[in-house]
Amino acid sequence: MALSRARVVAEAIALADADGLDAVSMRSLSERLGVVPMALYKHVRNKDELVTEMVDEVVREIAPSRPSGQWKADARALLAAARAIQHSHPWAWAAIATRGSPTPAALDHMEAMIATLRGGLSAPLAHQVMHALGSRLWGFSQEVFSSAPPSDPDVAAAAAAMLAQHWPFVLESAMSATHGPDGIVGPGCDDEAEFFFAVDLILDGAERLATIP
Amino acid sequence: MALSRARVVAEAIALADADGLDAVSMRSLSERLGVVPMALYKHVRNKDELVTEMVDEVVREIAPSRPSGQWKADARALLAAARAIQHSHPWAWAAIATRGSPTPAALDHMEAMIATLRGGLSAPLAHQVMHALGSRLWGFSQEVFSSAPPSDPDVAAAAAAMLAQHWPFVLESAMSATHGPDGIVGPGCDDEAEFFFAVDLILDGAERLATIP
DNA sequence: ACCTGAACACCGTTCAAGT
DNA sequence: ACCTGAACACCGTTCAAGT
Repeated sequence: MALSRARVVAEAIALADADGLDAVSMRSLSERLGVVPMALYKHVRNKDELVTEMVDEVVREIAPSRPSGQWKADARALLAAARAIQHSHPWAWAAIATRGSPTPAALDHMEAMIATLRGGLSAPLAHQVMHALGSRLWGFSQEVFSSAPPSDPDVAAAAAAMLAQHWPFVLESAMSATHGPDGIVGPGCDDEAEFFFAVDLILDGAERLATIP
Repeated sequence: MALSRARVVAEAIALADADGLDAVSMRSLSERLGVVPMALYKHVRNKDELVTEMVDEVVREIAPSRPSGQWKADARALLAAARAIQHSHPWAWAAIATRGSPTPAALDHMEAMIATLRGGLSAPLAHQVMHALGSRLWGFSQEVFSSAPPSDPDVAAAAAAMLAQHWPFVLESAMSATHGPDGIVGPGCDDEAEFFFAVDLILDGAERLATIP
């Protein structure tokens, strides 16, 4: 099969899905395609453009569900759809975060979200909500320090002891249960609950501001 | 002056401040220090550890102001202090975002924030708020696609025409004024207003949840 | 103990050449 | 028009050697 821009980008996404974004080099990608590195440059200007194409392709996968007419429910559904791509392409957030300006597919997604918000909010308020959503618009919440607990129980115990001595509130917080709308969900971190907890704070807050006379 | 871990890290921060994080390579840094690249490895295990040390040093600069006893005001002040480091070290957010687990200074900052939130919130609610703040805890709001308007007026006009045709809501939103608590702040994006708009949405929302019986 | 020099296994990208 | 080969200017990091 002849090389094409689409095939280069698709293979790059497959490689990133399998081995991470760092594994995508012009050299490793060309090898996967059975071609010499320089052959890629006929279909892509440089590596930066390749990553931008990868992002565009992945963002295009965000599938908006049929609007219900309820702006808050529709906004929530759109964010849930964005969240799905982060599960199938865990490298995507890092690639998105390093893009300068939005790709066409990204503009489509932004357009869909703003249009939805405008169902209940003024233009300036919708603008603010877009900023407040931040990375959550793309389905990830930028956890910064992941704080995934160590899998080794001995290491975890040592870490807990360290926290207890110097950072008691951090320890308490790490141990504290996750609160969902239906009550206590469980101990530790529930990504899904935390994502929508923040989303609801923002959307509910915006709704309240919108209805203030 | 003899090389030391502190001097290596300080010089790396100075280099990143001047030329960006990408300009910090073991080779360029060693050249600035008038030493051969391998000399750095006596003071730092590898580049990853160097960047972690840079982050720790910068996060340590976050200066908490004297607590007022009002948890919301104190939380806001702590976030404002975190925001200041992003202005003096614009590369910091990218370095922070790629660290796996929190550095000691990061734990100190988290401890201070959780302690402040616990002045008015339950442990599980404080936990959720910490997640909801996300990158804002470190003073940046992860704007993802920066959408800084092109400085060239011709390019800006062409971009606006493009938006008008395919993404009218995005255009409207880009043009819409920023809403502060005191009314319209001005057209375009006001980073400061947007940062605290989101923060207030989160803190006010949490306060409301805390006082529900 | 601390710094050096040469080398290794990688990068992205250029240029001139092949077919 | 599309792919190749060799080269350039970079990386982070190892190893053995110097002082």
